[in-house]
Amino acid sequence: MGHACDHDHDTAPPDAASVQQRIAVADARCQADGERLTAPRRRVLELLVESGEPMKAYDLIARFREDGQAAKPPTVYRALEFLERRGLAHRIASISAYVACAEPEADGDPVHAAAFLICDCCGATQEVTGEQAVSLNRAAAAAGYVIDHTTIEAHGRCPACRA
Amino acid sequence: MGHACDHDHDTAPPDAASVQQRIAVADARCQADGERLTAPRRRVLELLVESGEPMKAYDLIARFREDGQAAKPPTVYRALEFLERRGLAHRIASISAYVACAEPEADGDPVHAAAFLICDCCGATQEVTGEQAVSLNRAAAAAGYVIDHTTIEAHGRCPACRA
DNA sequence: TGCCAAAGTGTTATGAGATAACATCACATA
DNA sequence: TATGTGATGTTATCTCATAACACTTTGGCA
Ligand SMILES: [Zn+2]
Ligand SMILES: [Zn+2]
Ligand SMILES: [Zn+2]
Ligand SMILES: [Zn+2]
Repeated sequence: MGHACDHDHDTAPPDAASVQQRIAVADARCQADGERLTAPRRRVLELLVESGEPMKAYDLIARFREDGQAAKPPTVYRALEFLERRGLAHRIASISAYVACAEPEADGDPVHAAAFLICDCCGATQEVTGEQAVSLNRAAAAAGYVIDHTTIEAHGRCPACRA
Repeated sequence: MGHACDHDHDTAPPDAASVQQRIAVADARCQADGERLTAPRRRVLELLVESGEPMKAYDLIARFREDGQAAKPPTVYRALEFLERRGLAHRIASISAYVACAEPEADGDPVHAAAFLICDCCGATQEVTGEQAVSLNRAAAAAGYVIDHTTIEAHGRCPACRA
């Protein structure tokens, strides 16, 4: 995503080979679970992995157009929903963006709780998971981030709706 | 906010007196900090406190209309931005809603990290703060919530942008 | 093989959430 | 009372997301 600032941001996007490697792993995992990584789903995942940072839904749509494989909003949103359901991508609600999961191979429930360190200046975003997500401040400090504001949103069922 | 389910939800909204009490405290705090709790800001805070649950921005706008004091989106969004800046309300990005802070009197930085337990069935939302926000799962269990999915979004500055 | 149900996609249209830009107003202070 | 700052009103528009329905693909099964 865009940079609001002017200093250096040398983020090396992953090379094509490792992108395809990640796609292959995702594909294998889907097949193993009886799911299909169809063309639009694969393409969205590719774009997310290639970018290496959060992308807006409509930026993804624009990329499809550039590829000559035009896609309308529902196509991309459905692909994103699928990827999120499979634990291959995350929605970052506070910035209305989507990002490839940094640790899709984590075992157990594929849909893990995820925490993100988001730079409000340049948009650099880093996923932290597992134990780190719990002690977020420590993780932030270790990553060199200075945290201004954290949003924690736990979704589930209240006592009345548990039944 | 709306209920998607049909079972009982006996949430008692706060009585008018305690609402006004909260407004008075907020007003005092603003004045002490050299800020002004102007009419639209006060009205939005009143509506949020009265409701006791998260509200959508356009529901707030509709309420203004019902009052005869029509307000357009920018007015309400600006009021919300102010209230959030002052630690009097929170934005819950994952459901695009806004809620009065449950603990605006917490000392120290008025803009505290906040965690929310959100029922995806009935919308019941409960704020947990401080130590509880850290050990969210424990807090959720104590509140009787079963958590499906948690979003943690820490915003700040990355190492490159810290300067 | 041919049929069927289920899952996925394409397309159109529209709803919901949020902000840009600029004019005007209120208020503190000098 | 002049002046500058912050807040509000207003119009228009932008971004984000989904409903609804037709069509297609896929894989199981007679
Ligand atoms: Zn992840
Ligand atoms: Zn940065
Ligand atoms: Zn709060
Ligand atoms: Zn509930």
